[in-house]
Amino acid sequence: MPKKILEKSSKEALRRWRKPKQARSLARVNRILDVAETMFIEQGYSAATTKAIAAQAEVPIGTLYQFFPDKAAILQALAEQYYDLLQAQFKTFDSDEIVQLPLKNYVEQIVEMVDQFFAEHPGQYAIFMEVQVTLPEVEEAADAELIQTLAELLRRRDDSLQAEDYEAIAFVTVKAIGNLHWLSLGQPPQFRQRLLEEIKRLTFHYFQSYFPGKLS
Amino acid sequence: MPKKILEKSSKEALRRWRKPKQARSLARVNRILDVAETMFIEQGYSAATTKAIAAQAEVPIGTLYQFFPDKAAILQALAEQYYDLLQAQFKTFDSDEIVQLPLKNYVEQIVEMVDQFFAEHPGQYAIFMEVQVTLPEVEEAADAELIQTLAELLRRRDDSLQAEDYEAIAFVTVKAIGNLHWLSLGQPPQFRQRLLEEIKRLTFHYFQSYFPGKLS
Amino acid sequence: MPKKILEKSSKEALRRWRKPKQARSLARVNRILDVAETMFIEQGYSAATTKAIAAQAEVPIGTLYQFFPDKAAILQALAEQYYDLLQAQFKTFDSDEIVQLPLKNYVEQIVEMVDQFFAEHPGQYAIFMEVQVTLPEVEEAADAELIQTLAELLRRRDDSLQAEDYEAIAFVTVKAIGNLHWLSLGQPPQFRQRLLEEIKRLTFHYFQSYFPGKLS
Amino acid sequence: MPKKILEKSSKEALRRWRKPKQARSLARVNRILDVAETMFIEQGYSAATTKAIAAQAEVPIGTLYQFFPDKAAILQALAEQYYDLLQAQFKTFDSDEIVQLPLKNYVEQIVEMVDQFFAEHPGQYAIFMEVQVTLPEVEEAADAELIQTLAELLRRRDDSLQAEDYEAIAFVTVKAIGNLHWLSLGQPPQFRQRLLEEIKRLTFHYFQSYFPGKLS
DNA sequence: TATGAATGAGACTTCATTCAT
DNA sequence: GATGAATGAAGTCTCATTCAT
Repeated sequence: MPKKILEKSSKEALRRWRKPKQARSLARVNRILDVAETMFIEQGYSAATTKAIAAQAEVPIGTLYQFFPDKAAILQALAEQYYDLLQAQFKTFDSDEIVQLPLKNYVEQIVEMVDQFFAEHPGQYAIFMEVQVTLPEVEEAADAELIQTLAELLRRRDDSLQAEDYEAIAFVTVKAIGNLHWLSLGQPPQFRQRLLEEIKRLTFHYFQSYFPGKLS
Repeated sequence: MPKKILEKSSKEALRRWRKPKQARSLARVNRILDVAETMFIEQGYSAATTKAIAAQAEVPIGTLYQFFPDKAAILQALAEQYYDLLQAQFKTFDSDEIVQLPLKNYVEQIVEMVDQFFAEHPGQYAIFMEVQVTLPEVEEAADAELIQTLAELLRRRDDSLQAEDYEAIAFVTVKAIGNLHWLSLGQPPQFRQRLLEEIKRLTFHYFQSYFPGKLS
Repeated sequence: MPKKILEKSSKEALRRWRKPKQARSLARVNRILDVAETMFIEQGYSAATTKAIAAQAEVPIGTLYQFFPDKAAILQALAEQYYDLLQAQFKTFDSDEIVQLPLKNYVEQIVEMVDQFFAEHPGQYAIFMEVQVTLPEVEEAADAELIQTLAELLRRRDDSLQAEDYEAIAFVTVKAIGNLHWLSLGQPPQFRQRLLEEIKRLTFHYFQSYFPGKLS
Repeated sequence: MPKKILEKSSKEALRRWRKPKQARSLARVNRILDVAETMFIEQGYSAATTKAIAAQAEVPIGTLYQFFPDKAAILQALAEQYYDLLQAQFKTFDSDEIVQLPLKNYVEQIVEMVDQFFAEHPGQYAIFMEVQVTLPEVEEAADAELIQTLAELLRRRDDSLQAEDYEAIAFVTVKAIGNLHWLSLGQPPQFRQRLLEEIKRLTFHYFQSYFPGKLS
């Protein structure tokens, strides 16, 4: 399927940082990313300086710039990491067992998986937000991949629709539901729980309108 | 209702810029806002300098700082303008005529109203995005107002639910559906149209799950 | 004569620095230029840093950048100053008295004037050299002006030649003879004196070949 | 003649790069020089980085530094190559046949030889200019050699003058006439041709003033 | 009240050169 | 000898904001 390959390469074509192979360098790059993540979250992207990141990571500034051509590339690397992780999570739904679940359970599982992902990576919100403003093309490419994957999953459940339908459904689900998940992170626990239920409800009824046969 | 007043004042308490009364000053402030809007959209918030905004608006930089305490206040003023406009649009749905429409039509009308609003104010996406990152508390306050208004509207259609239900529904609708609207702006016309249909579908089935009595 | 006007404006169009009107600012700009001149001569253009120039001139770096958009603009301002001075010197030859001198004396006077100019502004060599490498278009425009002026002077002595002849002669004189003058600056005094005589000889015989009537 | 030997060794004493003997290394050094030449001309000396030169020449940066102790040494090697070539051209004039030509033809031949040399090595202007600023001692040594050679040639035509006269004449000729040749390169073809005639005229009348016996 | 010149900390980034492998 | 990752001082320039006039 050329499309999928295309999407993938489009995302990879955007990559602007070098992942080193030697152990020592890899550790350094990881240290830079860890420090940058913390700083971006705590003080915001523009308040975090490359100098401070390098200092905190105990890496000479020149070394930082050997792996990342500019500050934005650090943000990008961070975003890519997360997107890859989320993408991997979605891929785990590609099993017969899950595909055969009743729609209601299916939706619940997906929503809870995403929720857990966000819960495990707090502060990612800040990073995604910043990426949206600073590197919209990176977000675009990553979302496109996620949308493709979800479209594929839905088709596996029920392939009675047109290709474009799957894409539209997946687009709406990834974008709107994703947005709600992010937002839920900033809410007080009780409302956050309620929001989770709403997300499930929203998604379930939306899916059900397309796949009426599968009862909840 | 103390709550409403509180919300309102919370938003007003955040206002950090002065709306002048003299005609000349008012014209200057408007010129600043117009120029700033264009620049924020075209070059991004941080690339637009206060000096450049003042110069283009043909206003001395010192004067700019007499109305806006800092750069963020300009962004804030812009965001408030838009939120007030959107809020006013929502208020127009507070008529018996509209409240009595079948749910399907009701949803269609709301969605189309919002769509038209975004279509008429392109580039606002960039501003809302930036506000979310730079002035989250402003966005929070403004959204809270919008959510209150929508919750009120829904209660007028059917007041069988709990107060907290209305709030949750309105929250989800404003946030997720708002997000989809923004995103639709950047899409090619055909997909944009399809997206509009999806928004209607998503919203309708979500509302219907709460208000089953009202048939489409 | 449109050409002259064109040349002039072409040079002015290149000006990239602001000459302030207030006394205090003017003094600051002059201090910057003085310091920069010394540093460019003593350590070379690229070794002289804007930070050091500002510090030595006791001016905040930001102030320096308010008058000069970048480092090259300082070099340019310095070069323009010198070119204007040299140009003014040439203009002093535009008198009946001088025009009527025998060719030999005429050449002597011009060569000595230029020599004196260079002697009074040592270190300018370094600046002209650097301009030639860094801002060739500035040197071009300035030389063009000088060439025009000299062509005019020669025509006043004897207008029997074609316009293009005057231009060619003036070009050769300004460029080659100018070059020799610069070079003479770096020579030991005795050889420098000899060189001066050679410049006169070279120029005289060259001019004489075009204006044979005027005896030496 | 000890003087000549001294000059020669002074130039060689300045040489700071190693010409390898092995074929592979020689090829690499040549590739470095070719690439550096192009880059120096196209982007200027300081904009061309050693890393970029090495990369383009497909030579590891460490290897580059094995042949050239620093960046300036590459510029120097390039300049030396050219100077050697030009020097060799001058040496071809050391034949009885040429020495016996009438002065006018003699000058014409020299000027045309130099012109051809510059025409065949465009972009050398940029390199000579840069050498003058960055490595004045190298230029000095090379020019001294050229001047010696020309002085020698002139003495062979007519040895009635003092040693110091030959030196002065050769100095003027090499420097001023050389400068005009460089400048002619950047001119439009027609004016360039005219300039060539002017160079001949300038040189011829200058020489003639010293050697009146030899008729044109 | 209106102005805009002045400020200066600090941002990002570069690059010649070294030296451990 | 060959390699190229690592270094870090130092460079140029920006810009929100102030405050004397």
